[in-house]
Amino acid sequence: MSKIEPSWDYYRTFLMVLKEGSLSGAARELGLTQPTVGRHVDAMEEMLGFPLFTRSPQGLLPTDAARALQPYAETLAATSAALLRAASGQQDTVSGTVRISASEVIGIEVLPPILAELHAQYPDLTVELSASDAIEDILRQEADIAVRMAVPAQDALVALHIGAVPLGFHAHRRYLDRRGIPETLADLSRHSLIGYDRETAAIRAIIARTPELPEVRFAFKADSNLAQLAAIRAGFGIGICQNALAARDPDILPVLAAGFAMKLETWLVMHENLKTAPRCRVVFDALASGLRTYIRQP
Amino acid sequence: MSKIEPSWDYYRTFLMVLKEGSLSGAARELGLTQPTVGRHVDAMEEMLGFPLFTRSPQGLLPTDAARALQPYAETLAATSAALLRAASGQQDTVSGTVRISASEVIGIEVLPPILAELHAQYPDLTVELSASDAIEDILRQEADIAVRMAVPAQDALVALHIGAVPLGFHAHRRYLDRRGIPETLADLSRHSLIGYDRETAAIRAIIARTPELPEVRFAFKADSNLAQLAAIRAGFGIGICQNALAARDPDILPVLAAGFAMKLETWLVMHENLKTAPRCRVVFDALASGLRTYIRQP
DNA sequence: TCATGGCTATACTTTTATGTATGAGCAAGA
DNA sequence: TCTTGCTCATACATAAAAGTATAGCCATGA
Repeated sequence: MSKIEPSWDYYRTFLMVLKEGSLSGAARELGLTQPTVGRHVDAMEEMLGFPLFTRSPQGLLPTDAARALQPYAETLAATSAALLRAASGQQDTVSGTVRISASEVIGIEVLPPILAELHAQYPDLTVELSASDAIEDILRQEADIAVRMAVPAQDALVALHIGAVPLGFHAHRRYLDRRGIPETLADLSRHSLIGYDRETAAIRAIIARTPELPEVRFAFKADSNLAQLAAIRAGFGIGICQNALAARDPDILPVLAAGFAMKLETWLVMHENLKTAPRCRVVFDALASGLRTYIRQP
Repeated sequence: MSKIEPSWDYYRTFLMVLKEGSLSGAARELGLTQPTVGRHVDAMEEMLGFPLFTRSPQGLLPTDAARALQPYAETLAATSAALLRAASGQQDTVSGTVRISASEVIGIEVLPPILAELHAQYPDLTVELSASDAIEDILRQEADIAVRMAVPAQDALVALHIGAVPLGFHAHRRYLDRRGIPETLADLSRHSLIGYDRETAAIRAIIARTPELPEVRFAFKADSNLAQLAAIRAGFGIGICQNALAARDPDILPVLAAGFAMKLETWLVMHENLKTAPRCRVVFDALASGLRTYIRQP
C-alpha cells in the first residue's frame, strides 16, 4: 500500500530523452552523465511496468506509451519554469524574469523598442520572448504575458483589448517600377504574390470575408509572416503586411489600399494569478501603452 | 551561466510542508525523515535566495513568497498524478485509474451504481472520485472526467451535453403533516426552509430568474447540497433538491411543483488528450448513458 | 513545578545516487 | 579496409543525499 512515488526528476530526464532521442544527448542538456540518464529511464520503466524506449546503438526510440506521457512531462517542465519565474519576482522591487509570447512579426518588429525602454526603467527585469501564436501557451503557463490576435475565451485569463492592427497589400517601389501598379484586385493575378504556405484559421476567415479576391498562385510562399515581410522588403513582389511596418520604409508602398482593408484585432493576455505580481504588472502596462501607440500611428 | 536547475523533488517536499505546516508532518506523509525534508527546504531557499518559511518550535509558517509559489507546486503535483494515471492505462486492455470529478450530490447519490456496473464489466479499472464543482480541475488535469453544471468554454475539452436535471422544492411527509403544505411561493416565508450558506454564482442566477421568490430566512443553512438533502430527508423543513432523488423515497414529497421549476443543465467533460485512452472512453460512455437514464426517470 | 509530546537543528553513519573509465556495437567516410 | 564518431552498457570509485540518534526549545496539562 505504501508505494513510494517516484522521483519527479525522472520525468524531467524522460522528457529530455524524448526530445534528444538519446541518453547521451539528454545527459549533455541536463548536465548529467549518460549512465545516470540511463538509470533514470530504467527506474521509470521499472516503476511503470512497461518499456518507454526501444534501445539501439543509434539512440532510443520512444514507444507509443512514452509518446502518450510526453504532454504530461511537458506540462511539468513548463510549470516548473513558471515557478522559477514567479520566484524570480518575489523581491519587493520590480525584478525577475517575465516571459512574453507574441507572433514573430510583433515580437521582432514591434516589441523590442518597447521592451528596451521598459528595461532602461527597470534594469533588474529580464525579458524572455517566445515567438508563438498558440493561446494554450499562456494557459499552460509557458508564458506570463501574451500578445494575441484572438479573443481568449478563458475565465482564468485577464485580457485587455488593444485595438485593431491595420493590414494591407504592399510592395517595394523597385518592384512596382518594374511591374506596374495594380488597380483592382483582379490585377493581382498578373503579379508576383507573396503569401502563406498552409492555410490557417485566420487566413480562411480573411478569404471568406473577401470574395473579390481572385484565385491566386503565390510566387513566394512562407508560413512565417516575418519571411513574407522580408520578401516584400526585398522587392520580390506584392504581399500583405501591417501598414505601420510598411510605413517605416519610404520605399515600401501600399497597393490597392482603397479596395482592400483588413485588420487584426489585438489583445494583451495575462494569467489572472499574475495580476498582483509587480514584474508582470509593469510589463503588461508597458506593452499596453506601447502597442496602442504602435496601432495609432498613421 | 550553467546554473543547474534544482531537483523537482524539492517542489514536492515544499508543497507537503506547506500543507502540513511542519517538517516532521511532511516527512511522515512523504515517507522521508525530518532532517531530509529540512534539507530540501534549505536547498530550495538557498537557490531562490529568499526564505520560504519562518521557523518556530511549533512548526513552519509560510512567507508570502511561499504562498505565491504554492499554486505552481500544486499544478506540478496534479500533473504528476495525471501522468501516473495515464501510465496506468497504457496496457492495451481497459485498465488503470480514472479520476472523476462531480458534485457531492451526483457523486454520492447518482454515480455509485453506474460505476459499480461499469466495474463489474471491467474489473481492472480503478475509479477515483473527487467531490468538486470547479471547472479548473479538469483543465489542470486534477481529474480525467468531470460532471459539470456549466458549459465549459474551453477548446481543449470534449464536452457532451447530457440534459437538464429537474430540481424542485421538497419536504418529508412528516414535516408536511405537522406544518401544512404551502400553496404559493409566498407561503414559504411561514415555513422552515433549508438553503445555502453562501451565495454562489449558480444560486444568484436562480434568484434572478425567479422574482416571485419571497425574501426568505433559512432555518437550516449548509453549503453542501448533500447536507441540505439530508436535512430534507430528516424532516427538518422544505428545501430544494433533484426531483429524481426525492422520488426514490416515497415519504419525500414535492412542494409547489406547479409554480416553481428549475433545472441544472449537465455536461460530461473530458480533456481532449484522453479521447483515445481506452480507460477514459469506457468511463465516459458509461457515465453518459447512466446519467441520461438518471435524468429521464420521472 | 515538572513531565510529556510536539517541534526544529545538529553531528554522525550509512545508503544511495552519481561520475569516471572503459568496452562493444554500428554507421559513415577516407 | 580501417579509422572516426556516435551510440548504449557495465564495473568501479567517489561524492552526495539519505537515515539515525540526540540535544534543545516551547507549549500543554497534571
